[in-house]
Amino acid sequence: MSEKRQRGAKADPAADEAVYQAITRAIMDGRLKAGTKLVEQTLAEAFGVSRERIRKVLHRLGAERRIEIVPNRGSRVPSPSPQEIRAVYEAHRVLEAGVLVQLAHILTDDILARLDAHLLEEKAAAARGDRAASVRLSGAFHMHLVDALENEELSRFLRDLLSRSSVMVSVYEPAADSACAVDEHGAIVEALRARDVAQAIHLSRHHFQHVEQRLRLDRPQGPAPDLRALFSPEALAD
Amino acid sequence: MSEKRQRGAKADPAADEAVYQAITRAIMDGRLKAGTKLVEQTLAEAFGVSRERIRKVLHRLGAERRIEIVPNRGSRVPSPSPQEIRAVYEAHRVLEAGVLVQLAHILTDDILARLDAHLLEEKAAAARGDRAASVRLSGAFHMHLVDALENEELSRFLRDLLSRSSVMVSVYEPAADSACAVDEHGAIVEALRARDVAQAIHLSRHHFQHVEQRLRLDRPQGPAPDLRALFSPEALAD
DNA sequence: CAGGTGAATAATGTGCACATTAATTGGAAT
DNA sequence: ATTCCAATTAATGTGCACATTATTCACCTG
Repeated sequence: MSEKRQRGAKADPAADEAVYQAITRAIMDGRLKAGTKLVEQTLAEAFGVSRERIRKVLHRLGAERRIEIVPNRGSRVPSPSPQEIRAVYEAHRVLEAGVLVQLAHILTDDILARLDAHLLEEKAAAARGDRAASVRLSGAFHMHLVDALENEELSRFLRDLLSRSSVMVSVYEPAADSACAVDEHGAIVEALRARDVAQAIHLSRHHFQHVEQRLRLDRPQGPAPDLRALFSPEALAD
Repeated sequence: MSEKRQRGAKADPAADEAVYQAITRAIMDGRLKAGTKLVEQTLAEAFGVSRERIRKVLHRLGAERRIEIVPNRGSRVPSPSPQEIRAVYEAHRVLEAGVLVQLAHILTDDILARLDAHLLEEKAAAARGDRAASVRLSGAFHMHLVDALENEELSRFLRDLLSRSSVMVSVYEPAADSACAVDEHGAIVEALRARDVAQAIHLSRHHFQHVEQRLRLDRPQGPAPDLRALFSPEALAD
C-alpha cells in the first residue's frame, strides 16, 4: 500500500505547529515582505499539507494580528503605517514604565544579577560587531525586565509587541549601530539598583525615543508592495 | 421551495459574529459558569448553525484566551486559579501605572473633563444603588484612562484583561459595595489634575489592592464545576 | 482608442462524510 | 465486591466537493 491518505485521515498532530512556526519565522525574519499575499492553495502545495490546515493556521495568525485577513479577499502580511508603528512603540514605552514601577517593589539582588549578566552578553555582542545578535539581545533585555515580574499576561503582551516591531524594522530599515542601546540599557539597570524609579522611567522613555527616531519614518508609505510570486515555495518550507 | 441549505451554501456572513458575541456575552455575564464544557454539536443545534461554524468561533475564542481548548478533548470555560487571578490583577495594576505616567505627559483639560463626567455617572449609579451599573462603570473608568492615550494596542490589552477579570468575579463572588471605588477613582483623577504622577500611581496601586482583597480567594479552589447540562440551549440563544 | 461590461478564471467560504481519539459502560476474572 | 479490560458510544479532527465571491481579461461600443 502507498502513503495515500484516507478521507478523514489525521496526519501529524504537530503539523499545524510546524506550519505556524515556519510562517511566523518567515515573517519575523523578513523573508516574507510586508504586503505579500498569502494564497491558501499555494501555501498548501508548498508545505505539502491540505488547504484546510493552512486555513486554520492563517486564522490563528490573524487572531494574533500577525497577518491581516479581509473576508473573501484573503490574507496578507501587514504593512504597518507609520501611525501604527508609533502606536506599538508607545505601547511598549507605556508598558515598560509600569513594569519599572512594579519592579522597584519586588527587586531582588538575584534579579539585578541576571540583568547584569545579560548586559555583559549584550556588550560582548556589540564588541564583536555581531549585529544580528545585538538586535536580538536588545529585545531580550526588555523581555528580561518583564519576565522578572513572573507574570505570564505581561510577558505575553510584550512578546506580541516585540514580534510586531520586528516586522517593522524589516520594513523601515533602521540605521545600523545599536551600540548606544547597550549603555542606555545599563543606565536603566543602574537607576533600578539605586531604587530611583523616576529616573529609571525617565531613562526608559528617552531610550525608546532614540530607538523610534532611528527608524526612517520620513519617506515610507508604500514600500513597493512587490507582492505575489516573491515568496518561493522551497524557501518557505526550508 | 423550502429554506433547505445547499452543500456549500454561504449563509449569513454575520452569523459568525452573532455566535461569537452570544458566547462571549454568556461567559462575561456568568451565565456560562467556569468549567462548563462547550460541546460543538450541542452548540450547533442551540444556535441552529453548522458545527463547522461553531468550531471556527471556538478556535477564535481560544486564541483570545476566552476559553480553554485542549486538543482532542474539547473546549471549556476556564476556571482560573487564584494564582492566575492575581496575575491578571497585577497586570492591570502594572499597565495602569504606565498609563498614568504617559497620561501625565499628554494630559489636556478635555481629557480631565471627560473623566469628571464619567465620575458623575459612577456617583449617580452608586447613589441609586444600581449595582450592575456600578460594576460596569467601574471597569469603564479604567478603560477611559487607557482610551485617553488613543492607542489601540493598549486599549485592546486592557479590554482583554477586563473581560477575563469579569469572569473571575463571577467565580469568586465579590462582596457587594463598590461604593468606595468611586471615591478612589476620584482621588486618582485629582492627583492627575495636580500633575502628581507619583501620587496617582500610589493611589492606583492601593485601589487595585482593595479590589483584589475584596475577592474571596480564601476558600476557592474547585467551585464545584457542575458542568454538563447546566447550560440550556434556549438560554444561550436568548 | 478609452472606458466600461460581460464571461472566464482564480481564490475563499462552508457543509458533509468519515477517521480518530477520548469517555463510558458492561462484563469477566481474581 | 473491586479491578481491569474490551467494546460501545460520544465528541473532536480533517479532507473533499462544491458554492460564492473577487479578479482578470477579452471584447464590444461610443
